Amino acid sequence: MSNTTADSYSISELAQEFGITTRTIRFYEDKGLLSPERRGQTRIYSPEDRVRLKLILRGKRLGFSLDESREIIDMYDPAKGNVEQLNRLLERIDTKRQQLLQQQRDIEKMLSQLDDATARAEVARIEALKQQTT
Amino acid sequence: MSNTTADSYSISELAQEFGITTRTIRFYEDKGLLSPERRGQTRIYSPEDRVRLKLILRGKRLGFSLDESREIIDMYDPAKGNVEQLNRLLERIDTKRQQLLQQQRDIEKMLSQLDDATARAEVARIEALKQQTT
DNA sequence: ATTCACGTTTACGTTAACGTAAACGTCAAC
DNA sequence: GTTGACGTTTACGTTAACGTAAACGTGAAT
Repeated sequence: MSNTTADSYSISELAQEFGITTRTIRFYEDKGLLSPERRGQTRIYSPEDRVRLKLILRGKRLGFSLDESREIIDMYDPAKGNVEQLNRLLERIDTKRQQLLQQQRDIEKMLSQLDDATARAEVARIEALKQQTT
Repeated sequence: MSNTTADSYSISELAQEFGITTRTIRFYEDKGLLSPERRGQTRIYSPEDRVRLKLILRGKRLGFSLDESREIIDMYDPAKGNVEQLNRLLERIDTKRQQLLQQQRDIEKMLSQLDDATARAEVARIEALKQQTT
């Protein structure tokens, strides 16, 4: 199972790779975000499962809920298409895009705010160094 | 209180402006993120309070916890400075910066993923249009 | 045969971030 | 003087996202 060109993974392999617990992975399955195959009782994860997990964790880093991540993941596969559904899908994709663009703006502002904070702290540090009794 | 160049705000003014409830604003105060003045029982919010609230909500959009937002806000004012503290502050600022840069990368990937999804959905939509019985 | 390492299910516990409701004060308006 | 609109405090409820623990199965190794 510790194959280099592995095309399947155990639950603990994935847990270790992504720095999460097996409990978390099973929880995601409960919530319908993953559905690995079974060999007997044991779960076997495909590369696709791994990708889905990766997307979930990326969503987490962006503050998305599991439902939101599920939505985003499902957007990628418009298999079952009637026109109305696809129109709604395109709508939802665009909504997510707007949200991400908003986040980009927020990050820009925070980063320049942190630059300000750095400058201030450095100035204060110089002052503190001058005052040192040592 | 509905002054154009207002330098103070009521709780409901802020709630409406930012699309949150007064309950939420009081909650932030409980958590030590805001400390408005009082006129008798009533809370009065300064422009600085308003900015702090803005920063909190920006943090929320980025998936930050209230504690994280508080930290970021506090970083901006290195009033009390001994050298050691300021060094640690600079460390923490840098950590946050790394986190934000990671988020930028995550957003980039998600955006291009959404572009893919859009393309796929549009293709599927064309197919569905061809098949229409109408 | 038993000891591990790893897996399983089931279930109760926990934390954050509010929602919701009750019960009350206050001040301008009718 | 009572009715709103707006404010307050206090407190219990709720949801998401897991943590933690118990109790057990299973296959390879000693």
